[in-house]
Amino acid sequence: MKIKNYYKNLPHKTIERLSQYRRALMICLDNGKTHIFSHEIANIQHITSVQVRRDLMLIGYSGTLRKGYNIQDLIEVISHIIDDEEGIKVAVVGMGNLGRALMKYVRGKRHKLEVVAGFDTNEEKIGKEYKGVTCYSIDDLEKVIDKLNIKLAILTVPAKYSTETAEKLVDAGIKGILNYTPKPIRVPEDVYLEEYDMITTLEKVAFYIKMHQEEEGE
Amino acid sequence: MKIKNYYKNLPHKTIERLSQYRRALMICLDNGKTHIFSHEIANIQHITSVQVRRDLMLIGYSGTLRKGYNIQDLIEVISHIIDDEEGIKVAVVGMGNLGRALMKYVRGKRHKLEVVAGFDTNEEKIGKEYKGVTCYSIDDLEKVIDKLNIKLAILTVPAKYSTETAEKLVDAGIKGILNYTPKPIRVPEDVYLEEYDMITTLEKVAFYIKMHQEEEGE
DNA sequence: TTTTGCCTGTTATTTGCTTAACAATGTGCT
DNA sequence: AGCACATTGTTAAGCAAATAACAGGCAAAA
Ligand SMILES: NC(=O)c1ccc[n+]([C@@H]2O[C@H](COP(=O)([O-])OP(=O)(O)OC[C@H]3O[C@@H](n4cnc5c(N)ncnc54)[C@H](O)[C@@H]3O)[C@@H](O)[C@H]2O)c1
Ligand SMILES: NC(=O)c1ccc[n+]([C@@H]2O[C@H](COP(=O)([O-])OP(=O)(O)OC[C@H]3O[C@@H](n4cnc5c(N)ncnc54)[C@H](O)[C@@H]3O)[C@@H](O)[C@H]2O)c1
Repeated sequence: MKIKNYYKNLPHKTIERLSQYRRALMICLDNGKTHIFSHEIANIQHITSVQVRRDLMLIGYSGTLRKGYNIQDLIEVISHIIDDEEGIKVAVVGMGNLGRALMKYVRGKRHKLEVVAGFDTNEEKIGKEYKGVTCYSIDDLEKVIDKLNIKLAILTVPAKYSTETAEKLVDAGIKGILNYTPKPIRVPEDVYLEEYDMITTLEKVAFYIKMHQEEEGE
Repeated sequence: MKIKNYYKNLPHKTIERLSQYRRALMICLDNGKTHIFSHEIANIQHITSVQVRRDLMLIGYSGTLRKGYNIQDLIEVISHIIDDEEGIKVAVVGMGNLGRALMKYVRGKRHKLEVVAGFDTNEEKIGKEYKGVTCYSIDDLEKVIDKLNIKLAILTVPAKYSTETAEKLVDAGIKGILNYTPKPIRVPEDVYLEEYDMITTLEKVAFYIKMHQEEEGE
């Protein structure tokens, strides 16, 4: 198959935007719209129409001249690219404040991304349900991941346990990790890793506020 | 002053890494270390030593040959660059699940970034304290922001209120917004905006899991 | 029918950042 | 003392992504 090789070369940023386009498109569809211009999508996302067209070119989707893109079709094309047919099962590892907020948030949001388990070490949480999802003991990680066919883990344990928990996840056969702890983790090549550090982002915003202040006070 | 012009040209990514270096360095300092090599910092952050040295070159900090960088000094230099001397006051706008988790998390983490207020529309939340921080009515936004000298807002309201709330924040004189809602917002040039969309990130991880699966099943 | 203008799709250029290459230098070892 | 080499600091090359430039074509207006 060459199609998948082709998608493989899509820029990471394009993948991100496709996800965003799709959500915007679904809202438009709900509002009864059937077609949309590149500059309309661009407006919603606050980017340029060139970028939208370029992204759509990369995935090989063509619109109609002077009519724009067929929303329904485009949603399907994007879904075919980014969604797994059978869906990807997700686990939240560390059912603390952030983990629970995320679980509640993700539940039912995207039907191809289903949160099917939580994990924790706290005895009081183990065995309980949260938003209809069972919280398992971290000791049963491998067993549960295997049984429920979980591929993706959202990591929200305290930072000092990041490394060891990541190792457990890898050993249990997880294929992708979204790490929300501020401690960077390391995974083998065949596991996809995405990290997000909130404090860094906050400090960055603060830096640019400061920068701008100093500029003004010149 | 040319120093600030100089910092202004630091790559965004370098700013992010400086924040991360500093946190790693503070842990090292606590452990009694006084000096550190570029490759040690690199190991902690899972990047290359070249990148670390390049970043430090950009901020004009010099280490000692065969001895590495003085941790205490480096922390101070980084702090001088990224911290505002007087500190930046932060508000959490939308005291829901995410907002409360964030408030609890950020409180006391960085003493130059202080969360001093929450805002909500829910009558039951208004006037209450959470982790020692008062939740105000969104109607008092301008008044409170002015009085408490709040510069940075973390936006965690429901997506459908993103746009109008962002406008209120701008009107109230906020200087930087960290938008955690999935709906992009627009701000004037003099307000710094950083957006993070969780669902996009999740879908991206899922995409690369799928990609890798298909590659294997070739 | 011709022309104007709008919108798509592609190729070229520029920009920002990372990685590689290497020059410089002082420390410890012999 | 002199040599080997670990480590820093700088310059150059390479990459990925964004932006700009423009070619193409149809629909509606004239
Ligand atoms: N709360 C936030 O808004 C926020 C924001 C950004 C990042 N983070 C990061 O997310 C992580 C969690 O934050 P939180 O505020 O939810 O903390 P929390 O203390 O509320 O939650 C941590 C949870 O992990 C569980 N846990 C502890 N050790 C574990 C282990 N070895 N295996 C599995 N579970 C374990 C705890 O029982 C608890 O339920 C931290 O690393 C934090 O730095 C939090
Ligand atoms: N929960 C998560 O883990 C998560 C993750 C990523 C993004 N988000 C986004 O963050 C936002 C909040 O998510 P949540 O789960 O905390 O939702 P939530 O419903 O728990 O919280 C929303 C809060 O905002 C308040 N609110 C409503 N309208 C308001 C207004 N006009 N001004 C001020 N406050 C108002 C509500 O009273 C409520 O307290 C949403 O946009 C969501 O998409 C949430």
